[in-house]
Amino acid sequence: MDVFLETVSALNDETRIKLLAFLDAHGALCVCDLQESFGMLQSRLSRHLKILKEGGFLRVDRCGTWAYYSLRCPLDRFRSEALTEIRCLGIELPPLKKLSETGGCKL
Amino acid sequence: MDVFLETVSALNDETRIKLLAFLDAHGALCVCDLQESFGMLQSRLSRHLKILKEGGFLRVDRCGTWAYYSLRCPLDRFRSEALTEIRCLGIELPPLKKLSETGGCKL
DNA sequence: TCATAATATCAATATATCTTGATGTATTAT
DNA sequence: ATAATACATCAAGATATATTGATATTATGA
Repeated sequence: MDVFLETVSALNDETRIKLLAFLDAHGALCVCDLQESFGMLQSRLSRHLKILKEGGFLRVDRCGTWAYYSLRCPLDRFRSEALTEIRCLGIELPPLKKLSETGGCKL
Repeated sequence: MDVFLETVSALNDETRIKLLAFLDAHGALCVCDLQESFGMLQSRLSRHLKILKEGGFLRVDRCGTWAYYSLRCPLDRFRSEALTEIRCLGIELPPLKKLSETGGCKL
């Protein structure tokens, strides 16, 4: 029950839905890229990413000071179906601004 | 986006998950049956049932003063997958106490 | 009509979640 | 070592959601 609720509540926020859609569209990104792209405080993004990770949606690859977040793969049926729904929403996403491109970590 | 969030937030509560599991197990029930079975205030159940209905999970059949709530059928893929998850949780549910059996409405 | 029953809604409070700004930690560059 | 960068965490205030108790609405039955 708790695991399911954790998964569901991870979906229960507009910012997190947009983050999922964004990472689905652009692959692995680090927090500073998301910060640039979304124009949100880093602490805010960090918190939401943590919730999405604990909800089973994201993985993190650390490389030095960088933390690259991406969709966990494969997603189980429920999470995968959630992602399908999100894709169908046609959410307007901000343009990608990749800070880490210049001098960032080579995964 | 809003529709999806409404669906997700309908799932984002332990009481509502139990209600879904209970109605899945027992079919159409009226509020007073649920009240007896769950031992919760009627206003509380009524509110949760409304949220589940607005979230696209339940239908209501009115018959006189009775309101029979049951799972909407068919459920779309996401909601259906959510229900599958809930079934797999093996939630402990209260025993069914059917008040409406004696003198209740004949659907 | 009047009383009762089933359900829905509302206002107030309690509880949980989100956002912000500040601080902490670890890593890299000088 | 020192400074700067990337990220995580925390405390406080803001916002949203849940619960309760009271009241409203509608239908049935005497």
